[in-house]
Amino acid sequence: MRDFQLQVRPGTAASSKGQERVLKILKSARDLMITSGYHNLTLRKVAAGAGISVGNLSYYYSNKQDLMRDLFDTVIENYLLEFDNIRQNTGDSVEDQFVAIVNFIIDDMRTQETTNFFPELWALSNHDDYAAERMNELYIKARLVLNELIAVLNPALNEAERQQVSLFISASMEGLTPFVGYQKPWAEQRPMIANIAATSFLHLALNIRSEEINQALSVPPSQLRQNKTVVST
Amino acid sequence: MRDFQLQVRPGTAASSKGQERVLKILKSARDLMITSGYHNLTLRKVAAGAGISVGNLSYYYSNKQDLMRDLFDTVIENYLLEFDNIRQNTGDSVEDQFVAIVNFIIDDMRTQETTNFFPELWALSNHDDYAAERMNELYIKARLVLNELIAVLNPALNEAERQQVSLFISASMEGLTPFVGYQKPWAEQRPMIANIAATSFLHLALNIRSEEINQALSVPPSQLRQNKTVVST
DNA sequence: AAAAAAATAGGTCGTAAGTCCTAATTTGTT
DNA sequence: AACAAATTAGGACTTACGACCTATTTTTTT
Repeated sequence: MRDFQLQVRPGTAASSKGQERVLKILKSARDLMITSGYHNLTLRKVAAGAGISVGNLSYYYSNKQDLMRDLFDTVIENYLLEFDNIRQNTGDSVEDQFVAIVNFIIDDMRTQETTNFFPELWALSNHDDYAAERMNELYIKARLVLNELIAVLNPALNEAERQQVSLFISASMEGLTPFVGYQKPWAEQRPMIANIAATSFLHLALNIRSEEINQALSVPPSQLRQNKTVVST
Repeated sequence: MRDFQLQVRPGTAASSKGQERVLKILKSARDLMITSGYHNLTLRKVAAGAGISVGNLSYYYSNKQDLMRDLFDTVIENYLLEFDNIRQNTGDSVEDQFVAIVNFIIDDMRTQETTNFFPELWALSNHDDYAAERMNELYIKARLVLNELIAVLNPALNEAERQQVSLFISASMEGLTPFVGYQKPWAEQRPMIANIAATSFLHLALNIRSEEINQALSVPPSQLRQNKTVVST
């Protein structure tokens, strides 16, 4: 399994030994989240995975919520570092940079941690405000780089429209995860899907017009819902 | 909260009273899944929500796995019924039908059950084979209708290419859920996002060429990953 | 009405969870 | 070496879980 760069939260552990422990704890928690899901993540399993006792674990994290929040912070921080790497290492033309980012994000879905961790985060964000906040932060920053590129590719759009296009592109890519990710039914088609995505998103970024964003194309959705059977709550 | 049409699995409950019970049990389980997430769903809470005792619950579902499987079957079956409704109620032209489906799916994200249930299913599918199978079935059927429309919109594509385009469009729409769904940060932008999606997907379906699917646009992803810091496992 | 089947509540059992406490050990500092 | 701070293991405590059992009540069938 590929690893990320775990960062010790300042103040948690004093000595270098303590910092190593925190690293092992976070790694154990992350692995459990990825391999078994949040509903199977217990402090006892985290401690066992880190090779320490439950009592010792509670010395570093006084309760489960603290541990989970640190885990979110750490994992998300790591992905933000990756995004910074992208911005500096992409090709010359703006189109190339745009395509490179799309390819990077979709290619990253081949890993088990991306495939498994983010759906846990999405589900958790529906019931945990802290997870929702950190997730929001993550994607805001992820969209920033798209936003800047779209500003160059399509100067006719205003800032709000740009952000909507960025949101659509970013969210669309995330949606591919449960389908072309690690050991998913369509995993082998990931390269072709990436090509479709790059082609489609680049055309969208270059050619979308304000009117197309602000005016419905046709057929209002309400027309579809006429004969649905709905039971009272 | 909007309700779906719950269907009693044959053989589970004999009498009509028993069928009503099963309905209440499934509704309680679904509500818990939506409001609190799978990690908070316990048989005791399900029983309490259904207004029965735990002992009585175990009369209908001898273990938790049985209940969860029936829940997946029921929820997914309900969504398949919705898709059947769409196919019959869309407008005249193929373009209109296509846009109507996109609008319907994105509009459906405004509901709490769609916003919250599906991320739970995505996360669960990474650790539960049964959930993965049923989820796969669901999306296969959801893509069928897209597939048929694309066949008309773009006759130059072969079947495999069509399916890849359908997969991309379907997965992209799903990805919008954690961002423009119920009480999400961008929920108010859902109509504009739906417009962008409809415009982008329709253009994709109409104009994508085989070469664009099978040949990378540019910049291989490996080029981006050169100076990443990776820690051993 | 009697018998059979279905449904129900209540309780028990073993296990596992998060949290907390304390004594012992290790590490770092003077 | 002596002392203080940091770290650690082990266990206890309460609560909750899924699973199971049994006696009782309700419903259906004969």
